[in-house]
Amino acid sequence: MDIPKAYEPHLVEKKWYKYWEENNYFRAEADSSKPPFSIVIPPPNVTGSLHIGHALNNTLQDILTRFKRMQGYNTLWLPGTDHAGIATQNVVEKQLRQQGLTRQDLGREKFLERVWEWKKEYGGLIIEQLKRLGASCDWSRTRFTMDEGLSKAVREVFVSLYKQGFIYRDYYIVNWCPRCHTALADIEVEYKTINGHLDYIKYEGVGENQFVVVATTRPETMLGDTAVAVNPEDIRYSHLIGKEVILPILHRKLKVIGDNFVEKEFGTGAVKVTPAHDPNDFEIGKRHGLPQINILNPDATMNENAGHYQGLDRYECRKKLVEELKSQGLLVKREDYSYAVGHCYRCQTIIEPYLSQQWFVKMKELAKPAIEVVKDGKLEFIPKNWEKTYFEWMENIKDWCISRQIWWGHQIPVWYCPKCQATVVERQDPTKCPQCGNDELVQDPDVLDTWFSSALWPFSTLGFPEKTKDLAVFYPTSVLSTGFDIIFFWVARMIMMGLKFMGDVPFKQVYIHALIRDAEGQKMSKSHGNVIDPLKVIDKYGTDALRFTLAIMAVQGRDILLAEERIEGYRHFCNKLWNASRFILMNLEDYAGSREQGAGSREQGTGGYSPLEKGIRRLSEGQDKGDRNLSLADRWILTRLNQVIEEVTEGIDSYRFNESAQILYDFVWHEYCDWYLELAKPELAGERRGLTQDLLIATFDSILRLLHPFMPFITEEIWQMLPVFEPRGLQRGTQRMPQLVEDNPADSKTKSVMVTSWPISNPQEIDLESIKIMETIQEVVTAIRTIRTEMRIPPKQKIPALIIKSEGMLKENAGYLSLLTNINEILYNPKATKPEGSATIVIKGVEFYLPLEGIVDLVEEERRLSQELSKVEKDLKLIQVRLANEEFMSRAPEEVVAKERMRLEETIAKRDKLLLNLKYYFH
RNA sequence: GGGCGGAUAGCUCAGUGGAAGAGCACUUGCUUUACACGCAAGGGGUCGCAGGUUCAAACCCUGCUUCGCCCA
Repeated sequence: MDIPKAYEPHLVEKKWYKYWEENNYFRAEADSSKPPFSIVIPPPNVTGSLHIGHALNNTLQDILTRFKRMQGYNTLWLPGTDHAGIATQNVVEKQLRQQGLTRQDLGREKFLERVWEWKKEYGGLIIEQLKRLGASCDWSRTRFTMDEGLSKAVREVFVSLYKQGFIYRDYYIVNWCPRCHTALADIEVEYKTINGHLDYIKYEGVGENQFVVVATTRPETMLGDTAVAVNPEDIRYSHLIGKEVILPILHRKLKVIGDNFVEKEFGTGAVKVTPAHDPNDFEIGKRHGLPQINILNPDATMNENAGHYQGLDRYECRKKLVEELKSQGLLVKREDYSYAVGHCYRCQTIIEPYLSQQWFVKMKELAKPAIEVVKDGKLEFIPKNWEKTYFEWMENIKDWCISRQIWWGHQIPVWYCPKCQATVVERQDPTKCPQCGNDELVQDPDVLDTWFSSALWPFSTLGFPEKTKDLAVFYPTSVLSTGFDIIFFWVARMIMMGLKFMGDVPFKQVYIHALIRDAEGQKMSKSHGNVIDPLKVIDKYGTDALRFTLAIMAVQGRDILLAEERIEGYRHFCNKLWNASRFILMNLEDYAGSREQGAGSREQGTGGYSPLEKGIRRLSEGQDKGDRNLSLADRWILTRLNQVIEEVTEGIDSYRFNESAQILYDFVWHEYCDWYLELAKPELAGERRGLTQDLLIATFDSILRLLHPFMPFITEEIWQMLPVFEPRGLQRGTQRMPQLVEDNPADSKTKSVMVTSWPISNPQEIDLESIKIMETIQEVVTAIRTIRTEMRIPPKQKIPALIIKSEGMLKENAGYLSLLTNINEILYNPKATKPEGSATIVIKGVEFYLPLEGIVDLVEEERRLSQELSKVEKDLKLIQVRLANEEFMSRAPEEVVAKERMRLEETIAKRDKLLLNLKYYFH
């Protein structure tokens, strides 16, 4: 048989992905008797390319999806992309700029055509990248937030919210990005501390020399000042309230007002009030009826209200203005000062608080039921501690600014009548004014925040506002998997919208996964140059190695610090698995149940099967358990496999992906390969060859199924090479979850591991005794190997004999000992005396002698035994102290006490035997 | 200022009250016909510090130190 010695992912990944797609294995059917399991993908930006965070989140979703699919659910993983208003517009504008054009040159309509062209050409990139990751999405249901259907959902929701009074338009201080030329929602602003200055500026008094000094970090905004405020309880200033001061440079008269908002401790205790350029001042201005003077253009240059500073950039103006103040002696002092400044989350430009007219959604009332469903447990966050963060935000929720002054997005469905000033909001585009009949209505030029359409994603993608079958079957979805950074942006809003428009939660569980950082704990970013590009990693190590790494590191409630070496480590695991299969396949050349003969028997969607049920011919032909002629190793590996099935299933069910992956890693490598395959070697050379082949296939088949959700490609590649069985006389899929079984005989010809059944544990195959015996064997073998190493006995050199001072310990399995330690003969003699020049092992109260006269170094042997003795004596002391403690004896649970007693006995026996051996030799 | 999380082997991390674990790195042997992306054997830890609860604490409680993140 010609199988390469190392697993080569690039040879297999594309092949199998194509195969799965062609066979429609990803597709979910709306009419199915199977219970549904559905996930909607967090839609990546259409401009995006796969980063490591996507890789993590989508790996986890795919694990869940493949797992549930194998368990027999009608599984839908719905994919799609987000139109990402600002980001996409930026990309296309950049493209235009290279041609020396601006979007204004093209005009709105032509520009939007360009964006659609761009989307057509490049928008599918991230979808293709998800395919390389192995994502088993139902691509036939791919959605885009600007699709006709989804746009209809947006329209329906907007109009409906408007008519119910949840949407209003108002002048408000918004976060303005002077580079993107648009308003941003509060949470779209990132605050960063910068080192700047605090300037103290003197405002001369009108008339009687009563000046005030105010402190500010943004001196240029003084050009828009319309008052000076002090705290009315501040005795330093209270007498000035109602008096007037003179604004420097512009020489405007400003009233001094009293307002509790002013902090006495900040600066001088007197503050300038700029209602058009600061949210707090805006509130103060409203309370006192102050005028609002806008001093900025949308690009953050100074406008005509800025006097002779008109036309300057905001920071240029700041510089010049400070100089002017200084020269006039009005700059009292300038302090270094660090403070938090908002930046645009899209382009990192410093945002400017800016007074403008915007659309808002009233949130308080929408938030209430969304808080309730989490409190009632109808919707669950995993891990649970995120619920606290969620409540914190939801209980202090502010109205949501949903209008954006860009072109790419859902244009706000509001029309104005220029004649009678009427506002028209309807589900259908209006043709004339319902009030005055004017047929030249103007649509609001703004578009909606991208998150507005994302908020509808779980139901808009399934057909809302139509009442589709998909919606009936797959809503609410089962789980949403996402990062904590978008709980507010997205998760909370989906919950509110889902409850409002579907009357039900959008998902029953929210799994919040970790954030990936680099090995030093730094956030990965292009500017730091510390990003791990998942596609490069896939090229280098294979998709499965990446997926397994991400899964095994996906611990709940902790960031992932990822170093490339980890991925390399798990590539080794892929290779280990590959070589295990290579070994098995190389030993199956004479195997009767070849793939061709057996291919018709693979079961599908039967809702679980257990390894032995998977027709092991010689085991299932009417023989009962006792007659099967299973070896200890066979019984042991079946026991362990059944335990592993249980644990892995439980792990995925509770989103402890790391545990499931770790259990599989340890089992496959350190039990299956290290011990079971080694023990199978002699069996394959002997009479039990056929039976052993059966067991190897049955157990390995289960291992492949268990690993499939984590490592879909390699498991498929190997599974396709593995022969299959005819399960005779067994009823399939009847033990567990019968409601999950869709027994369609026509479907029973399974051609891929991804549509086989998920293994179920069979308690009858669990034989704890076999584990105990195996453990003893492992202990003895390790001890003998240790002596070999310490005595420098070459591995090839046979040790003549092992004398066991016992009647029957491990007697039936003595063959294992000689095989694994290269010993000629195993002798049992309960009355044996220690032969001259031998090494001693004491395990479970039994002495083992290795006669090594002439080989064993007596000095070394004494050192070894003494060392072990001191360790045992130390242990013994601890146990004795514990057992002598009356409180321990009376208060500790019985099992614990019994366990200690057993340990005591064992330890004493061991100590005595070690002592005897030392005395015998070295007194 | 408020909230949350981390501190366990050289590194990256598991470990929810009863004898300190894994991977990588390190040391020493091995061309053992599945695998050197391997096999075998080893060395290495006052579980951040100080108290407390408990028969028993890496784990629960309090305070501190320190590093992150989020919000204002």
